[in-house]
Amino acid sequence: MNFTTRQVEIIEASKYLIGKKGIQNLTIKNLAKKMSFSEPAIYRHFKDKTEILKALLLFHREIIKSEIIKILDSEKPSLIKIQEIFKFKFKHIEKNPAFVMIIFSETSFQYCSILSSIVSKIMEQRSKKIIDLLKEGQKNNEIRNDVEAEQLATIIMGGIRKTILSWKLEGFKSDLNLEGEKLWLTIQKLIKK
Amino acid sequence: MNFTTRQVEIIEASKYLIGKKGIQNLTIKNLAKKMSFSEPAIYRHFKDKTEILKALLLFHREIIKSEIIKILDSEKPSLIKIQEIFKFKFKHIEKNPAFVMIIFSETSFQYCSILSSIVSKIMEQRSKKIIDLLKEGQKNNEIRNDVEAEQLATIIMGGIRKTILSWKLEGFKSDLNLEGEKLWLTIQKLIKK
DNA sequence: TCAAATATAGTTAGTGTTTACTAACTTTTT
DNA sequence: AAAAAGTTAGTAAACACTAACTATATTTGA
Repeated sequence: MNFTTRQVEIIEASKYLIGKKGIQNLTIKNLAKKMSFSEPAIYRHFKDKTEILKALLLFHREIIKSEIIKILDSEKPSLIKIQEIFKFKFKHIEKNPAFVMIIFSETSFQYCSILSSIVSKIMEQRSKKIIDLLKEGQKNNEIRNDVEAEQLATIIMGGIRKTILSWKLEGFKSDLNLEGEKLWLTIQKLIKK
Repeated sequence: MNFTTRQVEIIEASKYLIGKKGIQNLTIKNLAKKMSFSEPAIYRHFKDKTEILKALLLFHREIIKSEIIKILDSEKPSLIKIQEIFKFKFKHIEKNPAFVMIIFSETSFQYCSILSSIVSKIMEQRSKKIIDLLKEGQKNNEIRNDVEAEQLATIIMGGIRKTILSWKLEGFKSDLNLEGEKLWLTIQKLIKK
């Protein structure tokens, strides 16, 4: 976790490239160009490309970690702590677009921007339907209306995505449908009137 | 949206390949092998690779769409409709792992599985911290305890991710911090006692 | 102290592999 | 006869990475 100044420069350049056009924009060629030296020079500082990405992720993790520990160690109510973590996350992401690109590379299909627009359209349509449904439910007094339907939809769809992602990261081992049911029971409790 | 039988076969083979090892596993070579004919034969049925992925996405969309319309058109309370969409989504994903791979390609770093394990570890650690915080809040009677902290964490982290993703898909135009604040207000209302 | 030795950091030129895709031809179906 | 669907053989581009060389600091030893 101790990097030379040149290594840090390369990490920063990598962040820049990924932030601009996604992870597929991080090539040795582009990196060398951005650093304004030749391609083989990169290999004087990192064994291979994987090592660069690894450094980028670990470097990032340390920054976040220290910030979160600061919040956790303060003497505030839990709800306030959660709120502060919340705020920090959004601020950090806005400052470091590279991590959006890394964490959501789903829409950056290398091949073509048409594909990413298809995916984004599908998601948008699905959002709209859920929002309409929630509004309908609010009208019929089934769903609490002290919160906006848009935010509820974000929470519901986000929760679904997060559950599926965790399932994938754990190697598809757990019972996805069971996890889905547990999530639903919680969401139902939170949103119904 | 009208595909020949061979085109559908190719779409299915693509789904299989992506589902097995992620989107980077979808190469013309692998596709030809899976179809057990030569590479150029693929191009008799699709103009290029992008066209195959496009077909895959649109084909998928139609299936989902018709299922969701069926649910929406029924005469049931909104909450039940949402529940049914919920259930359908999880069932569909479990049956079609290809779409998990497409939608969450974030962890399938082509380069190395070490990287995906780093990302997944970071997420796991972050989850744990949020869960602990929520449990603490439940103990201190700040946060409602009729729901499990694990599910609340899923909803919170999912909501954050979804907000950031939408921001990305809209081209980073909206004010992310503002969206974050709106989300927080809703989450706060839902989880506090 | 200062030249020689050495380690560091850069260069040019090139390799081998993978990739999507094509030209030209053959077989099969209509 | 001709359209459709397959074949072999090959191309060009992009990619990560290397060998061999050179310039520049840094360290070392008389």
